[in-house]
Amino acid sequence: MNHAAIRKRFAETLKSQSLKFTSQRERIFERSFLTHEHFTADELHSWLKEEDGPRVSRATVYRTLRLLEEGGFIASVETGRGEFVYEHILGHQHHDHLICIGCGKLEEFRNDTIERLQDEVAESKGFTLVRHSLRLEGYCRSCSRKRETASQKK
Amino acid sequence: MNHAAIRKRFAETLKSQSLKFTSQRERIFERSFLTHEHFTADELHSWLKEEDGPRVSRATVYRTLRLLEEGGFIASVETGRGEFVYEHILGHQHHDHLICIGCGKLEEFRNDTIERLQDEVAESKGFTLVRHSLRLEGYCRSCSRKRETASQKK
DNA sequence: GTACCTGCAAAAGCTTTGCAAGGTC
DNA sequence: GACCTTGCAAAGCTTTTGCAGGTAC
Repeated sequence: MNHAAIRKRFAETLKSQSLKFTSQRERIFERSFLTHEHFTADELHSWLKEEDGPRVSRATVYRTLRLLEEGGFIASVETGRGEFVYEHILGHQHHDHLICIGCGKLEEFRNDTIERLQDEVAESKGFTLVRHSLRLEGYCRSCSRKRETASQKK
Repeated sequence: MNHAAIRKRFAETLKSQSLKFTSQRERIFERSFLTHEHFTADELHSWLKEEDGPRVSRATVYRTLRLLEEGGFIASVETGRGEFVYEHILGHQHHDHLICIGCGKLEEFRNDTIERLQDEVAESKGFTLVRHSLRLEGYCRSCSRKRETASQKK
């Protein structure tokens, strides 16, 4: 799905719920799909603040991100530090995450065998799967190295 | 590993870091291993408050849970609402969860192939894996049935 | 004109921290 | 007795909410 189609779908989603297509919602929507990185609500808010356009409050950012998430346009992932990062998903293939406990870095991966096995597990338990989240947490290469150095110093 | 062995390991872990085996730490440790459910820091604090024993403040609960987590005695998982739940892990086999969105039912499962593939993925990305969490969310058999019935009524 | 929206600031909810008093080894 | 711990209360953070004025349709 290309951007125009996604945007159209966003407009339709709003309409179908009698919600309005405001300039704030437009800016938040566009900015979410502009970045290919994961971002926090606060980061998105800062970006909008720096860039030109109608003012958007932090509250509206939170409200709109929730809207976008409910509509299946973006997904949220917990970082493990009590905050959420978002990523747009519409028009993108599903993937899972590797999260670095040291620096918070997030890496994506996809493994079709794991995906298939998840479906099998769900089916064997009688579950109709709606979504899943697989988070692998550990230390990335550079944080692993730092930790080794640190423990040697002791 | 039985409880006595785990407890001994806790005492040793403290000693090795020049930390003290206080009655508060003992209560928090014991209570964590007494329950077989997931619990939040605040829940644990309430339990200790109701039960007999030396007073334990909320701050100490948080501080000790962190200690236990760092020592690999318990694990934390984010609930998805900005709070953490804990579970003891030492002496227990790792498992993953199927969660029913309809009724909240939680089922455990274990799939060795998925486990192995996760290790391979982490290694290929240079990550040193510490833990992982795989949550499969959907509708359990009886909730699936209810939903079908409901949609037919429309 | 009527809902729906927004910004603001305050509130909420969970977790952390500074500090003085108290306990452990 | 030295140093680690604790409880308390306050602070920190991210996210949510009440409200009065503003805006899309």
